[in-house]
Amino acid sequence: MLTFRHTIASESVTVNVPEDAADLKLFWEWLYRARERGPIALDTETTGLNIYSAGYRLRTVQFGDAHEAWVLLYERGGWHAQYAREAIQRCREVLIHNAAFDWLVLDEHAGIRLEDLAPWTTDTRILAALIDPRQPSEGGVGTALKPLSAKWIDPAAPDTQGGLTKVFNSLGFTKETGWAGIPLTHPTFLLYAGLDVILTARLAPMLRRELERLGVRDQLVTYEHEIARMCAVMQRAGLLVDQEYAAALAGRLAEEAERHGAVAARYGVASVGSPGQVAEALLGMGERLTERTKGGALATDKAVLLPLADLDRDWQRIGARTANPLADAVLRGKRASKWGVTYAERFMTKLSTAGRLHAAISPLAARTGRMSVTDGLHQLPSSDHVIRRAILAEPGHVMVSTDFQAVEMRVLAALANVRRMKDGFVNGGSDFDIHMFTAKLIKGRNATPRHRKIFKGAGFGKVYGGGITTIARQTGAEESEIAQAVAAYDRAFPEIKRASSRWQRQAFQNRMVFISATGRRLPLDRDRSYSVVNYACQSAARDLLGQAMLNVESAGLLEFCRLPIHDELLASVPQRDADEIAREFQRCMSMDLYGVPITADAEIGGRSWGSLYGADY
DNA sequence: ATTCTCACG
DNA sequence: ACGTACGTGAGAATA
Repeated sequence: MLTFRHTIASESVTVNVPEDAADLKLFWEWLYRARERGPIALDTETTGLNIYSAGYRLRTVQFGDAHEAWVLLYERGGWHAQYAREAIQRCREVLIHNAAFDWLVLDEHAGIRLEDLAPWTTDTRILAALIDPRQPSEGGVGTALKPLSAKWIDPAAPDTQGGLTKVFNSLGFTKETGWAGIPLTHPTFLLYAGLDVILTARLAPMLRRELERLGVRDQLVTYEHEIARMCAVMQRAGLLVDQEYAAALAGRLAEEAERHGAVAARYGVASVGSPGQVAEALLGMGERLTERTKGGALATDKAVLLPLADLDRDWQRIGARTANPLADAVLRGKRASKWGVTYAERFMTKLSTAGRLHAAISPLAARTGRMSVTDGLHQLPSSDHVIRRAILAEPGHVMVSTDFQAVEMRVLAALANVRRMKDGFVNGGSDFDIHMFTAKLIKGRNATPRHRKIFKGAGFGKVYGGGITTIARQTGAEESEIAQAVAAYDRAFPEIKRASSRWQRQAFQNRMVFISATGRRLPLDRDRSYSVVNYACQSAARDLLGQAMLNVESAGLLEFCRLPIHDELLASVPQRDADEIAREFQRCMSMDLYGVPITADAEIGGRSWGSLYGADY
């Protein structure tokens, strides 16, 4: 047995590493005693983050309580792996920090189905996110184990991740290669592996107590664990990539980027990605640049360059001036390189051995509770189908996308109890258009599509908390016109302003934390408390999607789900049943929120995701 | 590490 | 007193 000692919160803790059969028997005896006393903390160390890559290995499995950890050398196989697997199956309640990762590792590499482990899991990261969802950059502690341990357990709690990176470097590895390369029995590696479970075991009761003190409902905690499990199921399924197509696309975009880069070079811009170079060259050509970035530099973003290239927001020629060839080359070169590198190439390099992309779905990423997804899958261009064309439904399947209809406006109407808006949604029928409804309410029967656009801008302005200037910039209308529209909007829907004041007041009385409709804690920034309207709407919409996912699972459709996208569920469904399944998705995503109907629309595509955006396959 | 830019809902 | 567009992930350049 290898044994390490450490001090946490001035208590001595022990990390045991069984080496032979006798040691493993001691572990087994500990496990049976420990699981009588309470939940067992569980963790894994692996060769990296890309669970589905070739050569991926599960290195250790750790078990622990507040005082003792056992690190099982899973990589050695045989009895070590056998004991680890059996032990996990014997645990009833387990504590994991960021459970989705370990669920998926154990599911893929230890034969333990995540469906079997998830129901017994408490994820300390979920608990932490429900106490304070802010990332460190927003003034929160974040949800990483180290800062949480420092806050709740011991300010001197070891930085096991950061500490290991240093060890990796001293051994000639990088942060990335160290996990696979470090010798299995390296003392620091084993010590830190053990300390992680001890910290998790200590964190759980502290966070539970805090949730209770804050009055966060158990129901919300349970709900979040269900959502996390369903997101993990989707991550495990992954998305099928059309490799031949993606490779050709990456090549084509790289060539395009190079072509435009060569044009830019003729005007003295060596790299189109350098805002400084672009600004200098444009000034040298006699262009006037007036917009500034947040940092005070001259802005050369798309909004600035499009007019210089005589292009509108859809990249169509305006005919108002001679197009500046540099601005045109920079725009096209940057787009080609972003699309090529961030999307097409990433699809190729992130592939699993089975040719699938397993983007990590983080169910509680944003401070509003919104989910986020890695590998750019939430940000694929929607203006063009070429990128999404690379993502395929399963063989014999078609893509089905079901999205909520104007969900944030409906949520606003429901939460702020906006009378005329609610009436519209209730009586409007299936093809109800809230923005045209508003335009008609204010402009009368001769409201035009242009009016619709203005009031759509005003509506989003309300949901986002925008001002006249920003709404004008976004819609492209005159400020005076927007000012009138916003004033008319406020008269038509006076409840919104009142709700905003009420919600801000409630937050002020609760130490700047607004409690959402589902009991979620939404901390506000003191100097922008107006954003409470957006937070309330965004987080309620997120919880509607969560409820929709639960409905989808109850209907037996979770296996078809591939990706949640804020107000949309993307699915791969058997072609022959597509109509029926699409109707089911619509039903699962339709519900009532305080008397406002939340409705959904399913679209059946072809084999590729791009088919829902105009591609013919 | 931070800034800027760009992709999405 | 007044007014503020919200939330993300990712890559390249820059410091």
